[in-house]
Parts: sequence; structure tokens; C-alpha cells
Amino acid sequence: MPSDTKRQILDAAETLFAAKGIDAVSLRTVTSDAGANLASVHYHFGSKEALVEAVFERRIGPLNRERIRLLDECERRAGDGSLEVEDVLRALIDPAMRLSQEAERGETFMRICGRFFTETSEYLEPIFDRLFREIIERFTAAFHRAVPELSRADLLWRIHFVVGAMVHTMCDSQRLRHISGGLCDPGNVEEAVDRMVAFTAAGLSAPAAGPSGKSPAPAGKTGGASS
Amino acid sequence: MPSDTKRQILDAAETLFAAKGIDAVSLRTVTSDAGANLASVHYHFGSKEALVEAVFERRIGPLNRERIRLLDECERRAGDGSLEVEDVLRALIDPAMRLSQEAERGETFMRICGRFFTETSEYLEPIFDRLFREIIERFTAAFHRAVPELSRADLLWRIHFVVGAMVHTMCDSQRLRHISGGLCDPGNVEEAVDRMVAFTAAGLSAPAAGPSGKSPAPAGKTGGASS
DNA sequence: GTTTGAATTAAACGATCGTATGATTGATTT
DNA sequence: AAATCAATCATACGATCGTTTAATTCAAAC
Repeated sequence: MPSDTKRQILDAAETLFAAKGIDAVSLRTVTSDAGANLASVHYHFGSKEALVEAVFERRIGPLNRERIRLLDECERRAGDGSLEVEDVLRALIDPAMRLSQEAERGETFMRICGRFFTETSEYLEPIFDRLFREIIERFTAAFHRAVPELSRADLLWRIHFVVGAMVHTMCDSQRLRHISGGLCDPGNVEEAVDRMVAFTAAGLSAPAAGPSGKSPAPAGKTGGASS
Repeated sequence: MPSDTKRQILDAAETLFAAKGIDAVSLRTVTSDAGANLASVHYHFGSKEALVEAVFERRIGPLNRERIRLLDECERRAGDGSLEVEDVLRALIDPAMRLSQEAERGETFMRICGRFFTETSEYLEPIFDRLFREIIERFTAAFHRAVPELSRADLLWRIHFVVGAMVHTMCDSQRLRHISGGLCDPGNVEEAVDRMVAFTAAGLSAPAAGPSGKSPAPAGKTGGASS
């Protein structure tokens, strides 16, 4: 049980990082929003980098544990039979999107997790490896079992696309709301997850492109004579 | 024709922004890498924000014009007949991925364009609107024509997922290379585009989820009793 | 009641940021 | 040859950054 101050710093930092990015947020803003003294960040965490790490770990740890739990359940239910790709996708996507329902700061949780993928500071790399290695291995294996006809290269490429669709929605869902004029509501988690699972399941299950190009050249590729 | 100094500042800024993020790069680093004086940034651009805007505009302007050109060609070729979703996707994706082949700084171009979607500074918002309004409208209409059975909400959601897969690949392709142990090579543009088009075309063409859930509950959704 | 030690505070440090200024260069024009 | 003007230069300004220090608070332990 972290002290009140420690938790309030984490809360404020999370909200601010999600809203403005890590570099753009100063520790003075964080502590001011948290109602704490500037020096308390270094007392409780040691440095700004350590605070950033703590912010990510607090959310992504439980998130990935829940993903593993759902995947375990999927595999147990499947037994020796086939593993449904929709179920694996749901185990990956649902816990992440459901973050937006937690507590009051809803979508903030989601954005900060998504940002973890887009901010590419060097010091975040080892943290990423530690937090996601198991997830990557487990889900890669599960997807391989669910869509065994794909080559390994095909499979990894498509998982990459799945993650892209998910992360982009986590980070940028409000742009969709804006562009659609409110027609699309990322706040409706059930609906968003259903749509994302339907889209990515179809993408994962598409016939492999194969070595021979299947569609004729798109005609426009005249050798890069662009403007 | 911008002066030599102006172009060298743009080049250096582009490379640095792509590698480390906008906030993390100082004008002193930019001008140092460009072999120019610190004050020349304000002389040629006026401010750092204006430099950022110029960096984005230089690449995204031609990129989106090429997209429009390819889409025009698609629609002309289709005439009154049907518009193939793969062709529309290729008009959207190919010019972006092909950026990585240009000049010598290859993937840097791609990353900086992708970053435009993930960096969410307030001052970038109007720039985004101006640079992408036409693209959004034209491609939304084209996708609607290519996949007319989708409701507008379905369509916009799925386009959002397409953009997510694309942007994530543009920003983060080297992570895929790393995770796959070199098996997946984002530097092979033709292959990457083919795979992305195959994946997203299948996603766009998937049967609409419809108001009635098509797949039974994945059992794990026991009411949010998470850890 | 005194001591202890974790927690908080105010204040300052050096570094670096974006920006502004005024002098200087050097080719072009009159 | 003198004047003009865009371009570059060295230098400095004020602000803000992450970090550090030393003093202070205050409840628990003895």
C-alpha cells in the first residue's frame, strides 16, 4: 500500500502523461496537480525516469496478467480441440479496451498504455521487454495454434497489424469520435471490442498472399515518377 | 527552391524528430547537425513550431497528393463498375510505405509521418486537419463505394483500424524486425504492402457484426471481476 | 519526555531550453 | 565606389527543466 502522496503523484503523472506526452510534462506540474511538494518525486521514486516506469508498471502489469488469465482459460476450454482465433483476440484486446471503464479517469488509462508503444525513449526499451516478453511469446504461440496455416513470417506480420489497430484505438480513439461526428463511440467498450475482434479475426484468417503476387499491379507504379 | 541552409535544417530536424521525438530534440542539436547557426532557425522559419510544421508539410503534402493521384486512377479505371477494396487500400498504403525507399534516410521519412498521428500537441491539430481533410473525405467515400454493405459506423471503425495497422508499421517497423529475429523485413516494401493490403482488405470485407452478437460470449466476461 | 526516523517542505543549484538582438558578411544593385 | 539587403554569426536573455540539499514536521518507540 503506497502512501497517499505516492499514489497521488502516480495518478497525476498518469493523467498528464496521457494527455500531453511524457517529455512535455514537468515534475512541477505533476506535483502541483498531486498537491505534493516537488522534492517528493525524488523521495518516493528517485528520478523522473523511475516515475515514468512506475506509472507504466502499475497499469500494464495487471493488464497483462489479466490477458494471460483469459488466454489460459481459452486454452483450457479448447483442450485438444481447435483454438478459436476470435477468443485469442478477445483475450488480447478486451482487457486493454476495458481499462477505459475503470475508475473515473477512464480513457486516460488506455491512452497511457498505448503511448508505451509509440514513445520510443531508450530507457523504456528494457521496461518494454520485461513487461511484454511473456505476452508476446504466449500470444504468438496461441495465434499460431489458432491459424496454423500461416507461415511464421505471415503470422508475425499480421500480429503486428493487430497490435497496430489496437494501439491506435487506445491512443487515438477520440479522433475517431471527432471524425465520425459522434457516430462512432469508443466509450462503448463492448461494441468497440466486438468490432475490433471482427476486423482483426478476418485479417488474421485471410488466405496467405503466397509467393506469387495474387493481385495484378495497381497500374500506378510507374517507377516513382512522383511530383 | 529553399536555400541550402533551410533545406539542411529541414533534413536534420526530420531525422532527429523521427529518431527521438519532437520535444526531445533541441534547436541547438538541429542546427548543429545541419551545420548552421542556432539563430538561422528563427530567421528561416520563425519558431520551433513553425519548423515542425514545415518538416511535416514537406513530406506529407507530396505523399497525400500521390495518394489522391492513385485514387483518381483507381476510380477512372473502375468507371461505373465496382471499386476494388484492394486497389483503394493500395492507393492509401503504398505511397506511405514507399517513403522508406526514398533517398538515403529511408525509414526516417516513414517514421516522421507516422509520428504525426501519435504526437498530439495542440498546435499540430489544425495542421493535421488541413493536411488530411481531403484525404479523409476522398478515401472514406471510396471505401464506402468499395464495401457498400457496411453501415457508416462500421465503415469508419474499420478505416480507423486500417490506419492503425499502417501507422503502427510506419512508426514501429523496427520492433517487428527485432521481435521476429529478422524473419520479417519491413525494408522489403513490396512485400510489406502486399501483406498489409491482404490483412486490411480481409478486415474491411468481413461480414458486419450486426446488432445481434454473432459469436457466443467468450466465457471470460464474468462481470469485470478482474485482479 | 525524549529520541527516532520516515515524510514533507522551502530554497537553491547548474544545465538547457526557445527566443531575441545587434554586428558582420558578401554578393548584387545603383 | 557606395549603397542595399538577405543571410549568417556570436552572444546573451529570461524561463523552465531535473535534481539536490538542509531544515522542519510529526507520529511512533522507548
